[in-house]
Amino acid sequence: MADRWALAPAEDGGADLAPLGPDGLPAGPVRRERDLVTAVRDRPEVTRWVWRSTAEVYPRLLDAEVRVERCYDIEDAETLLLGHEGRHGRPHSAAAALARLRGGAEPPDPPQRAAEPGAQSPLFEPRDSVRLPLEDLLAVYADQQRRHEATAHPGRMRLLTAAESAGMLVAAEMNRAGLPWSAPVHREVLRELLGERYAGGGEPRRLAELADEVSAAFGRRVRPDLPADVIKAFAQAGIKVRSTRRWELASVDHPAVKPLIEYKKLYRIWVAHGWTWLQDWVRDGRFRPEFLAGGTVTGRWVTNGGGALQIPKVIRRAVVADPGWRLVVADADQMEPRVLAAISRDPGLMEVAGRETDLYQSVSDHAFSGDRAQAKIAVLGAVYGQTSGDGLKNLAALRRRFPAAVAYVDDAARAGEEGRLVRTWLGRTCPPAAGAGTAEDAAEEAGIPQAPGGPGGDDATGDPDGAGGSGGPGGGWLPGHASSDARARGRFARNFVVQGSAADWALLLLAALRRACVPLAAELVFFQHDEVIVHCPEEEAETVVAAIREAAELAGRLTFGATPVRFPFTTAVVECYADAK
DNA sequence: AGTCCTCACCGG
DNA sequence: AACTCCGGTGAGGACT
Repeated sequence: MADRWALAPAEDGGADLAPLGPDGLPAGPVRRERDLVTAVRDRPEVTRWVWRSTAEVYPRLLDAEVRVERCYDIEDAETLLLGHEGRHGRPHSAAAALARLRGGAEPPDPPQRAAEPGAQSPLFEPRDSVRLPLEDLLAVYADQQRRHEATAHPGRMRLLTAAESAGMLVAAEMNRAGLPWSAPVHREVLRELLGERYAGGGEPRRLAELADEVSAAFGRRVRPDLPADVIKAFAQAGIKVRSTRRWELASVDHPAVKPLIEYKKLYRIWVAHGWTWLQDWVRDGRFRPEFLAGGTVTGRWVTNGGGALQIPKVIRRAVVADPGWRLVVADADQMEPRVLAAISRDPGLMEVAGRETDLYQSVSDHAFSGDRAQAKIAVLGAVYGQTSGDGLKNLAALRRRFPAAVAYVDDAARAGEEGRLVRTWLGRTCPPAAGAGTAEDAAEEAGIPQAPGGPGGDDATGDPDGAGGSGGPGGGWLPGHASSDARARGRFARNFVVQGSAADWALLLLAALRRACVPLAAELVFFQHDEVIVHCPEEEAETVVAAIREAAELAGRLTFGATPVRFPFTTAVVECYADAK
């Protein structure tokens, strides 16, 4: 029996609770319990907990090693529902939702605090300002159930809010687990790459040497970490460079280029993943970043602190399983074109995405006479909105062979340019102003009135008729053409439908994999867009590999319904992350 | 002293 | 082959 309860923490560590009926309405009186953790632990039959904020409740439960099967995060659902309704900018707190429901003044959302190294339970809001009595939460929840029904695809929207709530449970559990990290191996890697450190926190030996080589090549002292200095030095040598980006420097013929590029690569590792990082972010053999489910408008996760989604390849040697344990590293194969096949229902693309073999190779066999690299560039160019180069040239071939797929992203781009709402497969909605400049700039350009910061105005629906306010300094607006901002929004929207729908699917994958791990000692420790790492005892590794494959197929069916598209993974069972692929 | 911006890199 | 989509990070520097 599906058993749903609502829960609201009280100030004294207790909680108010109420059972919910199948309709989501209270099926019994509200009861007060003295201890929140005990109240949850003593109700293992509850399959879904409805609460205001996972970040508020779940860390306390995890502290006591109490896990829950599912939850429904009211404030997260509010964000998704507001977006679907075209009201992105409105405050998403339960208190604000209640105010909209009852006609009061909407309190603005509290600012989010940045993560700090070593913080065990980050992202706490000032509680007294955001908490609501359980009765009020139940009113908001009931209203949200009605609003799900009013969406374009209620079943998908219910799936989306459920999946995103599941993602928040996964994120909280991953934050608790941490990524196994060997500080000695990390130090060894740094020593190999950078040489020894000098006292006082200055550049390590290797960087100092490279900086000297750069200066010697220019015949004067040059600071390689200052782009302006480098550009000036090249100018004095008679070479004009517009920037000091690596790809631009790579084509310059000058003896300073080689040490400069090497310097930039190592400098990056030093400042972003060097000794300071190690000291700040690794404790007791674990790197503990803070994963935030749904941190971007596309639904991709972000991490707060430690740059967990940008771990350089060379540093992955420091990710080492515990003794007797393994890392199962799983990477979705060609996720974006497979998702495009599923959402566009292009017959040709579905056919090639219905095989588990290399999709880019299949596409090239169909449309590019066997040149896989060309096929990949063309597909990614179509998804990213490439405006020049080979991708554009090959787009024509792609369009001939997969017309519905290309039309799908073209339609999204047009909608984005025109300021219309664009949605992922499950209903996550792209803000009409996303993709260029600030939200205010873009909304102003599109003639969309901004929701006031405080209480008041009730009408923030898009009304993109006039081009009011285009005289701003942002510029680029040309009569009769889409402005460069509008084109940027078009590219954003084009990418959004694919990347966002992929994020929809990935959430359901995580939820399914999490459930599969419940009877195991295995724990999810890392997730990055299309890649997941499970840390498990060696003897569980093959079970986990199979669970990932099953979860991927289940997620495909749940997200996209009946579809021939397959979602294969490349998996590796390793002791060290760097040994995967 | 604190805030905001740019640059350039990392990952997908 | 070219630099198109996303976001996080830190340093430097301009500004209040």
